Parts: sequence; C-alpha cells; structure tokens
Amino acid sequence: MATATRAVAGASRSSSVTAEDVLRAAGHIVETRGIDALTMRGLAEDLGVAVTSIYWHVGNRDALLDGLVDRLLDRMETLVADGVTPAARIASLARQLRRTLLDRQHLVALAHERGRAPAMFLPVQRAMATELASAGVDGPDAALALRSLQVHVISSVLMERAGSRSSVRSGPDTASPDHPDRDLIATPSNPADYATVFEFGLDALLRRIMEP
Amino acid sequence: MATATRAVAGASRSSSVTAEDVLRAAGHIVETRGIDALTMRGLAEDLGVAVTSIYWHVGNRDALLDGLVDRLLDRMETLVADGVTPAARIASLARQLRRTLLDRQHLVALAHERGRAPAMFLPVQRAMATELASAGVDGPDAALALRSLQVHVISSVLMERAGSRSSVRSGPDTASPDHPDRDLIATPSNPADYATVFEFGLDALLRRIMEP
DNA sequence: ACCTGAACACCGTTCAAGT
DNA sequence: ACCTGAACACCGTTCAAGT
Repeated sequence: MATATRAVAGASRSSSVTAEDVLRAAGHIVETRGIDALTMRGLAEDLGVAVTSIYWHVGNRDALLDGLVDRLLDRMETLVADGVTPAARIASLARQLRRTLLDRQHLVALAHERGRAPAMFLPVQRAMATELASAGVDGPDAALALRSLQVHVISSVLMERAGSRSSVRSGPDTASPDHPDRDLIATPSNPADYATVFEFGLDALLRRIMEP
Repeated sequence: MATATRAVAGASRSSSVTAEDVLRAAGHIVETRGIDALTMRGLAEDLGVAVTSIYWHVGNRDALLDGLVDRLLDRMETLVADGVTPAARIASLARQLRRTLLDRQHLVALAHERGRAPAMFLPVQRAMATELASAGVDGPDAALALRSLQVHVISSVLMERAGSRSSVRSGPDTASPDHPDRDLIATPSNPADYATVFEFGLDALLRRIMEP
C-alpha cells in the first residue's frame, strides 16, 4: 500500500532519522488521516526505519503525542487585531484564531484532550485583554469574558470537526411519527452553517461583554 | 484484578447473557473508566462469558458503541420548562439538558463523535421552538437560534469533560519570560468556573435572540 | 439458538544485541 | 550514539465446532 511518499523533504544526507523527522511524519499522518491512523509500526514504515528506532528518538507513543501538541503550539503565529472598535478587534482575533485552528482540527482535538486548550488560546489572550481594558472591562469581568471567548472559539472548532463526518442516520424514525414540523432541523450540517453559528454566538458574547 | 462485581443485577435465572446485559455492562465501563477501557475481552470477563459470545449478541465493537449511543438516547427523559418569560423557560431547558448530559459525559462524547449530537438535543428542541415562537421568533431566525443553543449546550459539556483531567503542565516556561501579567488566567479550572461560563454564554445568546 | 476455543492479523513496548 | 530483530502481552475479529 506504500505510495511514493519517500521524498518527504530535502533530507539532509544520510539514511538516518531525527526526532524532527518523526514529529513531522507523525503530524502529517494525524492531520490527514486522524489520530487512530497513527501507529508506531506504520509511522516507522513511512520513515523507512525499524519501529524500535522511533522509541529511541521520541520515547513512547504518549510522548510522541505530547511532542505533536508542543509542535502545534510552537507553530502558532501571533495574530494581529483588525478593526476600529475594541469589539471589532476582539472579533477579528477570534475569527483568525478559529481559522488557524480549523486548519489543524485533529491536532486541536488532540491538544484539547491533553488539557492544552489554554495554550492554544494564548496567542490572542493578551491582545484581547488589552482590547477589553481599553473598553473599560477589567478584573473578574475581563477574566470571565476571556474564558467565555476561549470556550466559544475552541468548542466551535471541536464541534465542527465531529460534525464533518456525521453520515445522516438511515432507517425509519424510532420516535413517534406524529411530528408536524419535521422540517425544522436544528443541526448545522455544512461549514457555512458552523460559520454562521460561530458568528452569531460571537456577536452575542461581545454585546454582552461590552454592556454594563 | 477482578473485584467482586459479579452480582451486577438481580439476574433472571440462568448463566446465559442477553444483549441488554452486554449493553448495560459496556455502558458501566464507559461511564466509569472511559471508552478506551472498553475492550471486548475485558467486557466478556466482566460478564463471565467467552469473548466470542459477545459478537453473537451485539455484532462487533462498532455496533456495540452504536448500541450504547442508542441506549443513551432512549433513556433521555423529556424535560419540562420552568419560568415565566420565554427566555427564562428556554434557559431552564438548556440548564436541565446540560445537567443531564454532564452526568453521562463519556457517553455524550461518544454520541458526538458518531454524529448523534442532534439526537441528544431533540428532547428540548421542540419545547424551545415553541417558546421561541411565542416570543415572536420563527423561520430562519428560530433555526439559527436553535442551532446556536444546541452548540452551546453540547460543546459546554464536551469542553468540561476534557478540562476535568487537565493536569497542569510542569516544567519551566518555554515562552519569553518577560510577562508582567502572568496572573490573568483565562482557563476555567473547576466545575464552578465552567458553570459560570455556561451561564454567561447562555445569557448572552438569549439576549441576542430576543432582540430585534 | 447460543456458546466455545483456536487461530489470525494487528497493536505498543522492552530488551539484548549489533555497528 | 544510533539502529535492529526477537519476543511479550495485549487487541478485534473470524470460523469451525460443540450443545
């Protein structure tokens, strides 16, 4: 099954493998085929080394996953706010972070599972705190606002990830058949729906935050 | 390691096992020790039968998980709204649903992964739609409101699940050490924090929904 | 109709060796 | 310092039998 994926990068010189190589290959597998597709043996085959060689470089699978999360966090560029009002600038930061995270959905889920969600939020946290302060929001109010924004952004990414592979249930309805308004469906079904829901919630949150 | 967990229920009579027994035992494992702890072999041992017997009753592991989700959905009682204004009644429904789902966090995560989140929301969806209509919200606006409420309730449960086992990272900071305001932490750390964030977001959402 | 043991192809991980 | 093969204890799943 091994396709021609050997020329992964302009490899330096020898046939040896570095920890960076392992992380890169593992990250590629996780992003494209999900975490379950990451097996030590498969990874070793991709790299053209014995399984046990991986253990020498990155420890065990758990440490490898930790390394992947660290790698994700290191690569998060610092985003810059856009807009005139504080609310608009916070919204722009939230949108940018969401976009960034959506491009790495599986890695984000992994980071979240490992309790590293706060670290993913950190690139915008300081900037948002500044905007909040300039809008007269500080202290516990600011802390609650930041927490809420963090949960909103990250959870929106997590929700969309699982939603993307929801094959609609087949079979007849098990519920009572006397439903007159079956057409009203409350589930976002495509990326655009998720974007709309995200914007709606963001707008609601910001209005609430900026109010007395 | 097998503790005295044989008297699972007042078993009917024989030594045989039903599909219901399998689901019940599996559900117990998932709720108490997480999905990863559910192995076909361990489950068989708990039930006192051979592994292969389970396959006869519930098919394979995937079908077993589907069965667990169905079981969760079947057991969701229909909640009843409390309060005078439509907003208050919707809020009460959202809170009740959140409470119900929090008691089955692992199962909820499983249902979400399998694209069954909308089904979990269904018990309150109709009631909420009624309240929205009585508040003059219908059509696309109502659909967006319902979607947003669904995402808010379910994602709050998913976020709290992973947050509950976030062992704070040890080791020194890898980031730049010149941070003056390290004390401002944007992460909910305990259940009370999550509840506050949930209430704040719910309030924001409802205000936004009820406005013109 | 229901349960069983044997067997298969996969896992993650360890360890004693090799160079 | 780095890589290897062999081996271990686990998985999910299938299948030919048993009763």
